[in-house]
Amino acid sequence: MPSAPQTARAAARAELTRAILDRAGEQLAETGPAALSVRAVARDLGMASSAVYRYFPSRDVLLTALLVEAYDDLGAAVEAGDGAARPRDLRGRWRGIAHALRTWAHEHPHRYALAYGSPVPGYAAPGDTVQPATRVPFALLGLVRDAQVTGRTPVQGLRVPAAEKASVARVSAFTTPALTPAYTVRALMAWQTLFGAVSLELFGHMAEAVLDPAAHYAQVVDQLAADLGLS
Amino acid sequence: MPSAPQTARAAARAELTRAILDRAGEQLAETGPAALSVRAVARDLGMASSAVYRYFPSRDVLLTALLVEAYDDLGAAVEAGDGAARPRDLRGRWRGIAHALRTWAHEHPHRYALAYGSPVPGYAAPGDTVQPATRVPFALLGLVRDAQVTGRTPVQGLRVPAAEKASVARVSAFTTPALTPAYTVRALMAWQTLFGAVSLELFGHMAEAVLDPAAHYAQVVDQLAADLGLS
DNA sequence: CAAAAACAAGAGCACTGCTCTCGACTGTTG
DNA sequence: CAACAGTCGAGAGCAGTGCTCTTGTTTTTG
Repeated sequence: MPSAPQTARAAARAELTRAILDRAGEQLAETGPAALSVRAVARDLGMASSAVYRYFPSRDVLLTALLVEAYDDLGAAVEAGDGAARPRDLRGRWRGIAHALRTWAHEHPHRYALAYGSPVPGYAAPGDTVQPATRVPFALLGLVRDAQVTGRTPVQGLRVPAAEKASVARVSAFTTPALTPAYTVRALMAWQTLFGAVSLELFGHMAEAVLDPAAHYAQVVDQLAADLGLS
Repeated sequence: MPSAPQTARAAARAELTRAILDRAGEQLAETGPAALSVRAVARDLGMASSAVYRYFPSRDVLLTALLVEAYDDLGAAVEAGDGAARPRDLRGRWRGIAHALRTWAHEHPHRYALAYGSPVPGYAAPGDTVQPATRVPFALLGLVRDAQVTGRTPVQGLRVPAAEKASVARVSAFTTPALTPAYTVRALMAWQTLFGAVSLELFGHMAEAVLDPAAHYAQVVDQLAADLGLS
């Protein structure tokens, strides 16, 4: 167990680490990932830029820390959306998940872009980002699993060839009991559609097409619920 | 009509403009949009960086030119994929469109990211990018229109409320004859799913989940064809 | 042929990520 | 208690960026 002075020192370090993260997060929210500047963060905190490098060895590491926080924050929001409906109300839970995703994306567009937009050049997401990134898909898969165990089936399931079954086997095995191939494919498609709808809208590709994005998203969400057999 | 010297001068200018675009395109393919450097392009072309600014007034304008080229190139690829199948073979055309999209994205990941990834910080796509960006959705809508005129219907069409009909009316009216609300929503969903599937895979969000991305994409494409009533 | 416009080059400004060195301070240990 | 090792903050500095301004040259135009 560390002695008291050491703890005080560690606490001060944690405090400053937190302050750097907070200020970097604000800057991220204001101007986006690529414009995040270590020097600007240092300026705002009244310290030399070189001092920041004692806490984050590079800009990419700082960005990664923000990325992990974003994944966790979004994951928590989606899980809350899932939990807002009664467990048996599958469509309600689905709507909760889907609309939590879109709402969070609109509230934190730059963090969403950081997490799901094009990867920053030359930046490869390190391993510690994988786990927090799985929270959203996990919530979705848990819901589909519940639909499956209550005996529902997705509409017009296409025959899933053996090769594809094997390809998505890891996803199927994420839940207990495992998902059927048909449900696994439908769940992946639903996730792709949600992500596509949110991203296209957020990145401005739907502005010319859809007048009321929220209403359209609701329609898509409900149609996906029907396709998943949740209604 | 311009005189001969003027034409020669204009031709030289067009040539150099083209050379800058080509070199910038290579750099884009190598290191991605955010790493594109006007100075590096100038170096490679053996000219001063300030000279490049006579041809492109800012880095963003240069990036926009590359963006327009990317949209056009992808649009042409998708239209070729559409035209590869017999006009009456709706599912073949659908597969051609969908796989042309994914193939192009994998051949030009950075250009795809430039077009459909998170917008570069502080960069708003100007109006001249809108028209070329519409080629892909147009190809898709044309196909759905053909499906509609041959009397097919999407599976399990959800009731489309009047508000949503109005919201997507602009999309419906893109084709002649106009799309029904049910088909319009299904077409938008198909586009969102395709885009989501390609982006998630390309940006590395599926690596942990799907072993054979090409096979999975093919499965998704065929399921979407079924949902659209193309089979 | 002279005026005007277009052009390429260079210097320079303000900014970035990052490294290195320096002195000051803290906590541990002999 | 004193010496030592480790941490910390600050500053200078390097190499790079987008972009502007000036200077001199070339080309086109009236």
